[in-house]
Amino acid sequence: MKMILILNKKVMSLEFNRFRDHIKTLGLRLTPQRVLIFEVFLQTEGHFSVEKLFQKASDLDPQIGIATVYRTMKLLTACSLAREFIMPNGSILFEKSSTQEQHDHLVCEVCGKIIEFEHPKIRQYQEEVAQSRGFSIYYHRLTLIGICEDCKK
Amino acid sequence: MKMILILNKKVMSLEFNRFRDHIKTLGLRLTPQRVLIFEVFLQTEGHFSVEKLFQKASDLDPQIGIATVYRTMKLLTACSLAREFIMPNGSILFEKSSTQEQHDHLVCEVCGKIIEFEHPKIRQYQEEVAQSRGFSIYYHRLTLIGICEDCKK
DNA sequence: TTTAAAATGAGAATCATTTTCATTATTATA
DNA sequence: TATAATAATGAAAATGATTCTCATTTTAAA
Repeated sequence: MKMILILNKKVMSLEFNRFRDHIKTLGLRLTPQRVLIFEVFLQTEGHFSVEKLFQKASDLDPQIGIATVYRTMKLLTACSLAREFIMPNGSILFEKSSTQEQHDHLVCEVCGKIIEFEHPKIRQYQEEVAQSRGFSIYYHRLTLIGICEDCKK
Repeated sequence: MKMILILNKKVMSLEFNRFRDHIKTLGLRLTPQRVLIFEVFLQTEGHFSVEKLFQKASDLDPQIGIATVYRTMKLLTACSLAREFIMPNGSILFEKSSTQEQHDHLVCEVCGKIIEFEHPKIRQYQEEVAQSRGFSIYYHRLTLIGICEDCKK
């Protein structure tokens, strides 16, 4: 692993700063493996499994271990760069958590398509419900499972 | 297992009819084990694991196998008598799905308390979102994860 | 440098769930 | 009823995703 990678402009991003800061704050180390996995993560669109990231990372560094991918995804999740998404069948995917923008998911049970949506009113009512029960919400999970337009045909 | 049990008034319920009809519709058989697990399920309140049901069923029939509990919970879920609930940590609990009444959950991350709620407006907006994307919703999952009143103190 | 701490990869362990399979029970049929 | 066909069972093995262990290597600090 060449450390030159982390000097790459694309990588010296807000995301990278957040990742590095998180690691440093915990007194941990920014290793070539972590940087590699971070890059692969950042270059992956949509919703993806640890296995998928592991495959992509393996292409760049065949030495990498899947345990390190799991460990790094924990770090990325902890600093809110990644979000976990639980599929209806229970399998876990990750997605990039673009800074502030929160969103929920529509999942097609037939083709597996995942559509993101955002609805301020739903968010607002969730807060109301929580408050009325004395709860403070840390986060929420909302997934609508059904069938998409294409699969209806 | 005495078959007399299924003649018990408490058991000859709407729920039991639904369970039996579902099994018959699939061309399957109503066995003493299935009836026992059904009864244990019906007598269990709140949110519970397969392991918990297995323990209770084992008290009544030490011969029962946990695989049969899993298989029966699949049947109960398929005919909508049971609902799966995924805890924030990923573990799966079941709850009785009281006929029509749908609800969502507030989960306290500190003490594990689970509070059910229902909000028609949220339901309505979910439908709107789905329709606007051409989706038809089969079901949804909404969980608000946070901290409850007691644990805040 | 030398030392201490952290990270790694490989593989073992875990753990809930599913599958397999030989046996038993149930239902349908003659 | 007897018989055949089918389904269900329990035990144990298999599975598969994730976590843990640990010997070794890497990194940072003194």
